[in-house]
Amino acid sequence: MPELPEVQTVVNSLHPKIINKKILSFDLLWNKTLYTNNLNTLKSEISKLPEIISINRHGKYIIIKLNNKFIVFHLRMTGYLYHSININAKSSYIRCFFTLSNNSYLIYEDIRKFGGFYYLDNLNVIFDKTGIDPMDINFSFDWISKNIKKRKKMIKSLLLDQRFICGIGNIYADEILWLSKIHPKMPANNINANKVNKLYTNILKILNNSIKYHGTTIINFKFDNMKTGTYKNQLTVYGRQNQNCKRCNNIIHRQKIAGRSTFFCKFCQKY
DNA sequence: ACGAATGTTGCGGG
DNA sequence: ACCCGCAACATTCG
Repeated sequence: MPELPEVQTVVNSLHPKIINKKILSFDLLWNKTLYTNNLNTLKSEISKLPEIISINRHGKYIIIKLNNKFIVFHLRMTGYLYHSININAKSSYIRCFFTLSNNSYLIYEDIRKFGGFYYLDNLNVIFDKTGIDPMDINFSFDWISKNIKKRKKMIKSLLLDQRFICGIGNIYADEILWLSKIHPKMPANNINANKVNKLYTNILKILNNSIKYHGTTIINFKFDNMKTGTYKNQLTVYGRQNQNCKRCNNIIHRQKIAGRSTFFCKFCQKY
């Protein structure tokens, strides 16, 4: 579910609500939600009432900076991070929550329990396992052009590889490849300069456009107070198997590629 | 009714 | 380097 546009949407919605707030306490309801094994440290440091200095995103990671620590959330498939002035007792999937100044809460829900957060001194472990973020100033046609040549794997798999570019997931990979007219199984180093240029442009175009629509909600993605993203209505290939290609009218195929459901047009996305 | 599939990541094995 | 299958877990789909 949450890929770069969805994570950016969550960050944008949280920023005005939690910035400069102090954390008063922390409650952990599902143990594995704390990825780092340092609950005691976290509890004792939070007793000193740290302030939330900033909230940002890197790839699909939400980075909340405290005075001298970082809380780094990853929503995985079904994570839902939001701010509220009360805890709804009917919410069955709350995995942890931070009580903030003003008696409000930063709440983390997660149906499938895959998501969670790291409590860190620095961001090394995060940056070690992520490549460049598409919104980074250094992400350019030159960067992708230079680096894509070194990679032989199929482009779909490369786009999903967070150590290469971070933030793209299964939905946007398919959307980007369709718009760029690139076959998902095309070896990355076989893509010609013209197509690489399209790929570069379309990564930014699609991700930025989706952010404008607050991301894609197919089933679970939510932000703020139960709000959903509406980019689903803009999807051109993802989920459209057996329907007509919006460009050439041929049938959209669905096939498992790189271990993931992949949607593409065999006619206008050629090898 | 029950196995398969779901938008993520990390690991182990070939 | 690359590819695959599986695991983490809950719910829905066919």
